[in-house]
Amino acid sequence: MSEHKPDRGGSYHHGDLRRALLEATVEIAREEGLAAITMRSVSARAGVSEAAPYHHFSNKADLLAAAATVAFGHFGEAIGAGAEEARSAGGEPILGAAEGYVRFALTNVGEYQLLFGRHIVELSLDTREEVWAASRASIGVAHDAIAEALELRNSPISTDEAFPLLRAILHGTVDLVHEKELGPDMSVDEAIALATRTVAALLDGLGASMQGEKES
Amino acid sequence: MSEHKPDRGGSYHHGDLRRALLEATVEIAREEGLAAITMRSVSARAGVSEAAPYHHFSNKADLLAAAATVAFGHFGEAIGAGAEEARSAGGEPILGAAEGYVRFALTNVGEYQLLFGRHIVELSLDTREEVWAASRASIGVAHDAIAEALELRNSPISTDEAFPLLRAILHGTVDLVHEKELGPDMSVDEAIALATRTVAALLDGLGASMQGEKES
DNA sequence: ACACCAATCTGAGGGGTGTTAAGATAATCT
DNA sequence: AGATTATCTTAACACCCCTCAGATTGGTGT
Repeated sequence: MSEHKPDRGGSYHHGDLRRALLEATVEIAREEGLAAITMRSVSARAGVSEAAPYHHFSNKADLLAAAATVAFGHFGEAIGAGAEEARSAGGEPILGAAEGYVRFALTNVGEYQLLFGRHIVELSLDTREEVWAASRASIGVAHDAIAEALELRNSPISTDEAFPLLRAILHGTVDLVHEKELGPDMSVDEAIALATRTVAALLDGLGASMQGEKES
Repeated sequence: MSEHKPDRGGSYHHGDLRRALLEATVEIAREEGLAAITMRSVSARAGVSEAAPYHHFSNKADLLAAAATVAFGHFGEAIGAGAEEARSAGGEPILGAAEGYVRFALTNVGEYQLLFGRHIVELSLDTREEVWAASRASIGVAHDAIAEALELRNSPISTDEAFPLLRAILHGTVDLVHEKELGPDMSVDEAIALATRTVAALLDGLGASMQGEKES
């Protein structure tokens, strides 16, 4: 448990408010969801007034973006851990990475929303670029796993080409489960099974049948 | 151009306000995006006060849900038209359906957000069931196309199993493009090419390699 | 034809949101 | 120490969803 106590000993200045605000934002996302993130709720958790954050972030979107770069760290760790776990268990790393991706997204719904929510698209260009870099860095841990999987299947396409395909599958599966579009009672394990099966089938398809029709 | 004029000739009662509100909601989604839909903007476009909608919808979520069922009609038509177009051009209907899906989602961003936005998940259960039925009906036009594609590839899995896989690919691709996660300048045609290639590869994978490992 | 009722719409307002402005306080620099 | 700068607070604005009492109208029964 971290100590996000409002009492900072009567000191008017906080000392490390920027970090405290980021932690508060990620915590609220994790505990209560993206919609519960309010300038008031974040400020209250950090123990300051609701106008204080504006001395560290220009607006709410900026705060969310900075919090997203933090959360991307957690996300990348989950993916990397999944890949490592699969490798040491004799399985395919890419499938472990997929499992890590889906498990993180379904057990930390609010944090995942913080990463890929609608708010990111409305950022100023340089801020967006910053988030984009964090995204690449976190998801990029699966890069080697993809390359390995493609090589195993003699696939003619490059890792960079396969990357968005796999991202689309995982993001799509997660989002549909979040929105309960695949039924109101799908479990985490079922979603993982669905996602890994889809990834495996796609990889097989990329290796087996695209031979020779690459130039179509 | 439809005539959404505020002047209703001095009549205190509107006469067909419910329909007018739904049309206004879908229009605003199309023209200005999901975020621009407020009770005030919708009411203003229909030419009534901002409290009037509450005599026809219990709250904003209810209004959005009803508008979504309308928009799902447009969506289903786009998918069906894509499938038919591909069939009459000698191509695979499922790939045409995928193209129709992606083209609709990328040219009518606001309307697509209205269909799959975060707000749908917070509906009351029966209302959600209603939207779900509209969703099934609209996307279901691709059912036969999927069955046909699976048969062509001697795939051992059923259409109902393949359905969520394909949905995940299309929804994921669209969402990543909307959020510019795949680069800030991806064109509609590039996105369509990406999606159809992924669908084709997955179908090949489902047919070619899942033979015999169905029971794993 | 008339009176009544129920449905519909308005205007005002309560509680919430993000954001800004002016002033109070503390840390830092010269 | 004195002045400057950074930080935080209080108050307020504009917009948001939603509710409620009252005004207006269409329909129904007699």
